[in-house]
Formats: sequence, C-alpha cells, structure tokens
Amino acid sequence: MAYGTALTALADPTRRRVFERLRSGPKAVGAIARGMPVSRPAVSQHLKVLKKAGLVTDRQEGTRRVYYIDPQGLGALRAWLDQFWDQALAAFQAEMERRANNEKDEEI
Amino acid sequence: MAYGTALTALADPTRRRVFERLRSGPKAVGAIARGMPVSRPAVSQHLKVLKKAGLVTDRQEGTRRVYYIDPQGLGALRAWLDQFWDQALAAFQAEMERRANNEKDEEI
DNA sequence: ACATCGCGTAAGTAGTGACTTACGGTAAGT
DNA sequence: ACTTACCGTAAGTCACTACTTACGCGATGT
Repeated sequence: MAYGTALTALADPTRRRVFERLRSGPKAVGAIARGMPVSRPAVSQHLKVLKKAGLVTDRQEGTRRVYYIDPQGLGALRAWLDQFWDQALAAFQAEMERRANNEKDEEI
Repeated sequence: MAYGTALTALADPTRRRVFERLRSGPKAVGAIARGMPVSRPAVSQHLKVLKKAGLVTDRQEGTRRVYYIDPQGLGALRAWLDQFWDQALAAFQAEMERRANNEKDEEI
C-alpha cells in the first residue's frame, strides 16, 4: 500500500518538479525553491508530502535542512509496476494477434 | 512528459483499482464496475482518463466495450523511474556513509 | 544580547476533480 | 419494429488540495 501514497505524491506537477530537482543530489529547501514559480513554504509542504510517502528524507545541517531522495518509496513503486509489466505485455501481444485474425475475417 | 498524465491517472485510489482489475485480463465496463463502490458511469470516466494516459485501450465487442492494459503508459512510467533508481540508490548509500562518519565525530 | 538567516506550521482561499443522476445512442434479441 | 442490454456524455454538487500570507522557532554571526 506504500505505492499508493507515492503515486499521489508524484501526481502533482510542481511536487514532481521538486522531486526531480533532487535527482542531481541533496539540496536545501531554499535552493530547491529558488527559481520555482511557487513560494518557499509551498515547497516545504510538498517536501512534507514526499517525505511521508517515503520518497525523500532530510538531514539537519546547521540552520538549513538538506533533502535527498530516499530509494524506499521509489523501490515500492518499481515493485508495483513490475507486477503489471510482464503480464500486461503478454496480454497486449495476444490482443494484437486476435486483432490480426479479425481483420482477416472481415475481408470481402 | 507522458509519465505525468500516467502518474496523475494512477493517483486516484478507485481509478487505480479499476486499472488493477484489468491485470487479470481484458474486461468489459460492466464487469469492471460490478462490486465496485462507485457507479458504472464513474468507472467509464476513470477508463477515459486511463486511456488518455496511455495506460489502457479498448476494443468494441458487440454492444459492450472491452478494456485492457496498454503497455505504453506503463513503459513510460518505468523508464522515468529508472532514471532515478540507480542515481538515487548511489546517492543514498553515500549519505549513509556520511552519516556514519558524523556519528564517529560526535563521540565524547 | 541582538539581529539575521533558514525553515516549518497555521489559517484561509480558490480551483480542481471525483462522484451522482439523467439522458441519448448503438447493437443484439424477440 | 420494439424492447432490452451496454455504454458514453452532460450537468451539477461536494470535498479535497495546492497555494498564499503571517507567524514562530532554532541556529549562526556580530
């Protein structure tokens, strides 16, 4: 069920942008918010959601808080997706073959 | 950018439940809605969103519409996640080592 | 001690979206 | 032709959520 909160967390575009900014490495809140179209408190709230989803963690560094990506939430998402991948791919190919057979039937 | 719509599509719990019902194979709308806590039109709207996200496709079968998982959206999501995975894992392990070193410094 | 920096939280607001009921339209069955 | 089954869409409502400004707290510097 952990993938549920991760999905809802990554659904919001600006929150996803916050998350993607951490891909290049750990960053403080101010550094993340710099150049963003939203205010710094908004970024803080987004980071709170991402943290609760297990997607990021933080480290105290003096007066500033450094956030970085936590593989835990990412791993839960990957595991969930892999449940579908093989099965969906096989079912899709079977569907394509079924489609090809139907086209033959519909010839004049 | 295709992963964005896929993420917002899978964020909603009931829509995710609709999607998960298709894992066992192609199903008609009525079959999907059967036993769900929401109405059939709601399921139709969810399927519309999933289709626009490239997560499902449909096939006409007489008077009923059969939906099945489309690997396209799933693949876009996997590709996006894999961009983070290796990088995030390495950064996280480096962070753990940094943490271990700090604990040594904090000894009395 | 005081000022400043960096951040989280509270409260309030506007906008989005998930749901309902009602309706229309197509395909099959009698 | 008439009914029935199956589905998509329209319109309207309610809850949630992403954002803002205002505030408070801890850490650093002078």
